[in-house]
Formats: sequence, structure tokens, C-alpha cells
Amino acid sequence: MNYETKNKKIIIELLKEKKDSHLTIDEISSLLKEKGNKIPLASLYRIIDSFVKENIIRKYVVDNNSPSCYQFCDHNDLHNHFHLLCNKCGKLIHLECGEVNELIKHIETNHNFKVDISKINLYGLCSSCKDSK
Amino acid sequence: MNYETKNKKIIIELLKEKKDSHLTIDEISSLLKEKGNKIPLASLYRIIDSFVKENIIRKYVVDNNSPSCYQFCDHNDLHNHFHLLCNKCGKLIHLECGEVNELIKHIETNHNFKVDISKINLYGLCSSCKDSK
DNA sequence: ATATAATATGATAATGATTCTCATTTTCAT
DNA sequence: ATGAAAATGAGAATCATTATCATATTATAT
Repeated sequence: MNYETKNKKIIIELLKEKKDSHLTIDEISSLLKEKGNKIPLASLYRIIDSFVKENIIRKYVVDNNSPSCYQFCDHNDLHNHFHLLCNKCGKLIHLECGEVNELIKHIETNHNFKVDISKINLYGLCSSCKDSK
Repeated sequence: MNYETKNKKIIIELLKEKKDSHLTIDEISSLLKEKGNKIPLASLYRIIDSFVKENIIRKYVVDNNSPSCYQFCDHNDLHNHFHLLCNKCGKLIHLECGEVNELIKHIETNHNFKVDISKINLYGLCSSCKDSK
């Protein structure tokens, strides 16, 4: 793995520290600035994309004109992680749920398609919007 | 439903005709031009977004910097119908699979979120791309 | 059918996330 | 330590999508 450069180390440190949130590039940039590390956006994108390719960081594509989110990928707890998005209030809900693996396994064996769990976004109504309607 | 305006009728006609492919806004624009209908991009986006909101058209967000795809959504085949999209070759696979209902039911009862099955798109690798890698 | 209110349109500019360029700097293998 | 290879920083460029706003079309009430 390539943790070699100074920037890469700084970034991976931060993302490990914030492993419970999913951050946009801008948020990551701000957090780095707070710690005195000004890394330009272009570099951030480059470095984080390289981590994504190496499966060290996971990328969540929310929608086409909102920024993607990134999160440190602890292989122990992230493999059941996907997202629910409320169509009404826009809330993003992280779901840690093993049930999804049944479906993925089924699709892989019966329909011969390898589903990328990190890209799963299910749309619908969150608890509050469901009731308020 | 609002099929009322001339543009809306033209667009929905085209998308019904092409219901077996998923098209980007640019592709739709070109197809319309070929038929002698020049509808500006801004209008296309507006109209198609309204169809998406009405569940007449389905939107696929492929990745953040590639254009979204749109496809006519026939309510008659929507029961267990959702889509697989290959991240490598871009192929769109229609899947009629009841298994997904287990997951949806689970999420609704255990996580209190009402999933809209018509918006489910799963991303990953299709059979040929899976092997060719 | 006509007048008026409501909504849709078209043209264009603006936005904003992401990517590209390229000269300079840092890293790594020898 | 030295040269090749890769990473960096700064800024501009890209490009899908949205916003703006004056005009045109559609729907509603008389």
C-alpha cells in the first residue's frame, strides 16, 4: 500500500480519526485546515481517489450535483454499510445491516452480477416523513 | 399526470419508443433533433426532472462526473423490477426478482424506512466484465 | 370565448464538483 | 547521493446541471 508521502499520511490519519462520518472533499479540506494542514483541493481529490482505488477509502455517490462522500474503510465493519436517502427531507441515513448480503449473494449466484455494496443507495421515506404524510 | 404541453408529449413519446435503452440528456437531445424537435437542454432537464418526480421516468445516477441516464418507466412491470448497472461497460440489466422484497420488508420493519422499489439501482460488474478482469 | 392567473418555455449565464496542465518538488531504487 | 519516476501545488478548464428572467403558452373563471 502507498501511505508513503506526507500528505497521504496526514489524510489517512484524519479519515481514520473520523471513521464514523462520511465527509465531502470540502469538509475534509476544512478539517485539515483546522489542524494547520492546507492541502489544495486538486491534491485532495487525487490522493483520495487513489485511496478509493486501493479500497482504503470508500466513496459514496449521493446524487449528480451534490458532492460525493468519503469514509475510511475498516474492512471489519463497513462491508454491510449502505445508505438510505429520504426523498422528502433529503436526509442521508447510514445503515449497517447484514440483511442486504442475502440479496447480494442471491444476485451474484443466480443472476451472475457482482454488486458493489458501497454504491447502494435506497430511496424512499424516512420515519418522520413517512408519518408526517 | 401532466402530459399536457407540446414538449412533454414529444419527450414522453420518444422515451416510450426507446424504453429499452437508458439515455443521457444529450442523447435524448440528439434523438429529438433528428426528428426535427430542437428542445433546449435546460427545458429537457426541467421536463425530465418533472417526469422523474412523477415516477414516469426513471433516473440512473452513474457517477458524479458522468451524465445521468433516463428511461421510461412502465408501471406494469414494476412489481419486482429493478436495475443492475455495470460500472465497467455501462450495460443496464433489467432484473425481475422477488428476493429484493425480503430486504425491503426488513428495512421497513426494522429500520423504519419505506423504500421505494422503483428507484433501486444496484451498481457493480456484469458477468462478462467480472470475468474479463 | 375571453380575460386573467398560473405555469412552462427558451436563451443565456451561473454554479460547483471534479479534472487537467505543467512547472516544481519530493520520493525511491540504485 | 543521484537520476528516474512519481507526487505536488496553483490555477485554469471542463462539463453536467441549475438559476434567472422576460416571454409565451396553458388553465381557470367569468
